[in-house]
Parts: sequence; C-alpha cells; structure tokens
Amino acid sequence: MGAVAERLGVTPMALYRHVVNKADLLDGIVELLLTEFPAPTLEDPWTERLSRLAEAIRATAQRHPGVFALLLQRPATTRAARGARDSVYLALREAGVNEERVAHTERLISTAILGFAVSEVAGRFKDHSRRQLDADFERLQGMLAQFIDSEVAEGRRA
Amino acid sequence: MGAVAERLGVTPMALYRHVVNKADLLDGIVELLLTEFPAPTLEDPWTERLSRLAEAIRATAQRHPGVFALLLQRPATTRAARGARDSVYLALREAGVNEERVAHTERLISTAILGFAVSEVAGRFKDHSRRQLDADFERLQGMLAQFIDSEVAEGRRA
DNA sequence: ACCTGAACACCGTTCAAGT
DNA sequence: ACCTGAACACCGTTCAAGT
Repeated sequence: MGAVAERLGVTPMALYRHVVNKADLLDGIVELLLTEFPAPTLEDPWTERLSRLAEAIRATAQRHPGVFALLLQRPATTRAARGARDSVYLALREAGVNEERVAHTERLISTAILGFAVSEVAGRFKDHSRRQLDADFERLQGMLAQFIDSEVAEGRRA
Repeated sequence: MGAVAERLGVTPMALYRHVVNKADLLDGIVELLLTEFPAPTLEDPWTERLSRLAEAIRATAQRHPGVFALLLQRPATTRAARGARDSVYLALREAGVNEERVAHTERLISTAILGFAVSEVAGRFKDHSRRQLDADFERLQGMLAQFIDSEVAEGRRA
C-alpha cells in the first residue's frame, strides 16, 4: 500500500477510497497483468497465435516479477481472465480440438506456461542461463503442440 | 514467526537462535516439503514410479497449501531438492532418455506438475470440482508420458 | 547454551476531521 | 468527493539481561 501510494504522491490511507483492502488492490493488479496478453485475433495461423501468446505471457512475467505469481493464486473468473482464456479456446477450436475437450486442454496448456513463467521469475531457475531457459521454453511449446495434436487425434477417433 | 513459536511453546524471539531470519525458516520448510516426496527406488517400473511421485507431490501440496507455492520460488539446489530431482533423473534414464536430454526433460516435467499442484491449492482452480481436477491431473500425466516417449524417440534418431 | 522483555521499525487499516 | 493525521493492531527483528 505504501509503495503504490507513494507512486501516486498520496498517503496510504487515500487508497481506501478506491480499493476495499490490499487483497482487492492485488486483484486489480492481476487484472492489469491479464490485459497485457494479446487479444484474440484471427489473422495468423493458430499455431503462431498460441506461440505469440506464450511469449507474451513470459514477457509479462519478466516485466512484473514481483506480482506475476499471483496469477496462479486467483481464480480465473474475471473479465480479463476470461478474455485471455477465450483467446486460447479460439485457437484450439481452429486446431480441431473437440468442443468438450477445449476447456481442459486450455487448462493444461495455461498451467504449464504459467508454471514455467512463474518458476523463471520467482527464482526457481536462478542457476540456469538465459540460453538454457530459452531452449527449455521452446521445448515446452513443442510439448504443448504435440499435446494439442494428440487431443485432435483422440477427438477424431471418438 | 509467531505461529511457529506458539506451536513450540516459546516466544518468537527464541527462534533467532536457530534460524537467521524468516526467509531462512521458510527455506527450512521447503526442505521439509521436499523430503515428503518418495525416495528413488528401483523396484517398480519407471512409469509407475513417476506417477507415484506425481501423486505424492500433489498430496503434499494439499497437506501444506499455505507454503507449497514456495517450491516455485526457491532454487532447487539444496540437498533435498537434489534428491527429488535425482529420483526423476533415474526414471528418465531407465525410460531411455539420452543423458544430455535428461536434465531439461526433468525440468519441464517438474514444472508442469508443480504448476498444476500450486494452481490447485493456491486457488486458481477454485471453481472446479474435485472430479474435474482429478481428470485434469490424469491427463497432465498422460501428456508428460507422451513427451517422454517423444524425447526417447528423438534421442534414438540422433 | 538457550530463552525472554523491552523496544523499534514497518505496515495494513479505521475513523474522525479537514478541503 | 477525496485526502490526511492520529491512532491501533500486528509482525519481524535486535539486544541486553536472565537462567
């Protein structure tokens, strides 16, 4: 509260006119983080859109290392969270994932990417070089692409 | 500090004889969390060992929801962390993963599982039923098994 | 060697009072 | 309508003093 108030040139008490408490303020920050992710588009192929989204998530984590971990701790039920999720839903449908499989596929993909991004900025990979982490992230995306393929294949079989 | 001290029937100040500060105490807690994971064995097939480890990680998260997220925030360089990692290394080698691929494969697997477990206990999946989460976790393991297979295949090709 | 009381800095929060 | 000062509870930490 103190840091935010100072940036606004105001005392901490002034904030309570605008947020109910610290948790509420943090929820607002999470909402802002989510708006940094690119909005759903239809122009490019879905593979490209998903990998751009993945990179954007990672970049947002690096820009806001102190708060990014909150994304794992708040239920993704807000408007901005819904927007980010819809972006993935759209791509998955376009990839050919069955409608009943879209939701859980998105959950796994998002979890894996958020988990990596949080680990990276929160310090779990502190001893690894940037090159190594870039390579890992690339492979992570490969794993997820492969997973999407298998979901599509399983859907066709049903 | 207060809560720990109370459980020990002692004042908070007494703790400073045993830990240098709160961060140090939290590091110790993380170390304890890691020891809850099953030690490496060679008895059962590696697939079974990995899935037992995955379940153990998830169960530990559920037992200690207040501190489990710390696992993403501390570099995995302590003795207990090394032990947990070696357990996975062993299984991956047995699966046929090339030696130069073992490390990054472990990183991706651990990240995905920790990311899921943290999301679950930290509240991100608050609106999902237990059944749904169980099914998701099952699928997550399927995805990782598939990933290991592909790593083995790529290793053979090289 | 280990623990405690007093004390301090810091931080989230409330509330009456100011403009 | 919005901000502030005073005040409070809480918490991590230090240190001299106790056993």
